[in-house]
Amino acid sequence: MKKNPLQCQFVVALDSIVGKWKPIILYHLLQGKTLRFNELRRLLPDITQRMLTLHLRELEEEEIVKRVVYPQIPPKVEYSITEYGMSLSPILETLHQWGVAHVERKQLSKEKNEHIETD
Amino acid sequence: MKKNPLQCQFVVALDSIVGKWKPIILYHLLQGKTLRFNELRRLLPDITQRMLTLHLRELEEEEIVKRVVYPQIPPKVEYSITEYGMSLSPILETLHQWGVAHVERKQLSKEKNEHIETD
DNA sequence: TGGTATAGTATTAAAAAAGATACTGTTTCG
DNA sequence: CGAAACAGTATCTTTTTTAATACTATACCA
Repeated sequence: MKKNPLQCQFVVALDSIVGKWKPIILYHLLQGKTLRFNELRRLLPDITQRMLTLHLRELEEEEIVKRVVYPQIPPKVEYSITEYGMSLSPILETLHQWGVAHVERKQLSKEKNEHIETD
Repeated sequence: MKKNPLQCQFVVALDSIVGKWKPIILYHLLQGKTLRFNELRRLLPDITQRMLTLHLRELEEEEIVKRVVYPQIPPKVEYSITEYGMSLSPILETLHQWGVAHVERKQLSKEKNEHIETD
């Protein structure tokens, strides 16, 4: 990728939290609890195992998520947010709030239109 | 898309500002100036006309960007941030800051490694 | 008269991301 | 003994996104 120095900062930030599933994965881990692989799967019922693995590995790579493997059978692997990963908390929070407001806004303008149409 | 109600808020927010080029487009428009199509192109030297058009149309659709066409030849079309679009400013700002810090962090740990290796 | 600027569209190709499905080995539970 | 739980891999297909390229019409300028 050729990099526009300006774009770069955004891209770096977004690369870390984008991907269809990363925001919700992070949402859950940012609650502070340690979660096992299948616990996360249950929280994200529509994700495939493959996608969950891929996204978790990327988050681990960036030191946003910590992965701890217990050498036992059946296997046990725990995922948790790192201290560094916590620094994403304000972004996710702001994003979440904006999303809520945006949905409300759309809802409102939809209702307004329906009202006019049926007037 | 099946929607997890939780994921939904994030997705809505991210849909509005993600896409390879949207953050920088918004960065420029958030400076407050009105920009013509080709002015934006010059600010984003690597974007194709098609991508610029597509992303601007999406931003227009969400009422984040305003598009004004002057019926004259050669054509003149002006783009500017809407007041609603301004509500994205804190997100972009937080994101930008995080990106800067993330790059610095990576740089630091890289330097540390190099130091150890050559010790 | 030919070149440049304007703001795009159309078409095709390539690359990236996501999804579907089947499979692994071991243990514990019924 | 058979089935389920664990945490994944491997392979293939589909979908989505981005890129490359050529093309449009008109006006202005030299």
